[in-house]
Order: sequence, then C-alpha cells, then structure tokens
Amino acid sequence: MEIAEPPGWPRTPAEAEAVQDALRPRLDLRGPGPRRPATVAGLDVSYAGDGHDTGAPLAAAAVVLATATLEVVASSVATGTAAFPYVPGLFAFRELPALLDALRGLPAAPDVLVCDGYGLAHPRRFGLACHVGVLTGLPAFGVAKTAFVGEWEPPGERRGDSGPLLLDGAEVGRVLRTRDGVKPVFVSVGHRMDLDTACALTLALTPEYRLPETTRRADRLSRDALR
DNA sequence: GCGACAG
DNA sequence: ATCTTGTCGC
Repeated sequence: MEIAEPPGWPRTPAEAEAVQDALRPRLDLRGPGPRRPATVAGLDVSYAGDGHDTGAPLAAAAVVLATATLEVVASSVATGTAAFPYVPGLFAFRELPALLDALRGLPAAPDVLVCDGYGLAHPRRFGLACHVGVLTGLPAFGVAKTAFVGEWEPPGERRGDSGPLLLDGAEVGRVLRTRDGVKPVFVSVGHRMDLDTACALTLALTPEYRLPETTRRADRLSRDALR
C-alpha cells in the first residue's frame, strides 16, 4: 500500500512532542468505526539484544487477516534499527519508521490496523495507534497488555466483561477481559474508530488467546525475521 | 521533589 | 522489548 513519507523524524523528546502536536489536528475521532471490515492488520516489532538501546536491530511486521475466518491473507516484514530512545509516551517514534515500511510492503491497504500499545489512552492523548492511523489514513486502534495511564477497576472475570479506562474523568479506553479469569487487555481508539467497535473487533480477534490473533501473528513474524 | 512509566 | 528454568494445566 502507498504511504506518504512523513516530513522528518524527530531526534529529541522535544522534537517528538512537536511532531505529535503537528499530527494531532489530523486525528479523526468523529463518527462510528468501519461498518464491516473485511480485513484487519496486526502490527508488532521485535528487537535483538537490549530493546532499550538506540540503534538496536529490529524487525517490524504487518499481518493481514480476513476478519471472518482469521486466516492470513497477506503479510510483510521490514528490518531496521531503533532510531529513537525508549521513552514512555514517545515510544511510537522507535517503531514507526519500520512499521510504515512493513505496511508499504503490503499488496493492498487493510480495512483496520491493530497496534500493540495505546491510542488515546496516553499521557498526551496521542499514542502509537494515533500516529499510525493519521499517517496511513486508515482506521486504527490499540490493544495493550499492561496499564499505562488512567484509573480503572478490574472488570468481571468472564470473557467480554469490561470497564472504563478514565483519564481526567473522560473514557479514553476500556479494560477488556478477552479470556475467562485471565488478565484483561487495554483497548483504546487511535483514528477513525469508536471504542465499541474497537472492543467488538478485539473480541472477534481473540477466539482462543488473550491477545488478538493479529498481534500474535505479527509478533511471531517479526521475531522470526530477526534470525 | 519523588516515583511510575505502552514496547 | 529481551534474557531464562522450572512448573502447572488443558
């Protein structure tokens, strides 16, 4: 798929925040999410050695699944190096260059992008899923494995149970149980999506495991590409 | 000021 | 994120 090259990549935290502020006006949080997405792409990045080092070798993967059958219909990998230090809140800049390269390798644009991390549930309300969504123009949301910001209460123990992730009184995400009695995941919208649709899609992508099949496939592909 | 902090 | 042994359970 085609993706316009961003103006430039930041090298310092201050520059990174400036980029976020420049992209923020392009965020589309209106209206419902995609009606009936035929395909969903999972994105993930794996590192060699210490994932904190700048310059660490990495591999980014994009795996497209048919929403109905969860079968892989396309995939792409891109290797590179971490061009930005790991800074909670700015970690999108570490993975973005390689992730966009991986997406460019796809034969066609998927209907939705699922990121391994956060969207609006972010200190500056602009996590990885927001960057990816704005830069590709595609609907995007994030599914994170651990808490980052906001207040929340553990949801019920059954798959499908959920509760709000609140930041300053606003629901910026949802804590969702994808498996009975298993630690919940944190879902938040990135671009051209609504929370209900994002949570419904997350459940559709987790018929067997806690994490979405999309991110599981992308994780395996990126990890394999590293060796 | 101190600690916590997606991957 | 990655580095690792053993262990519990379907």
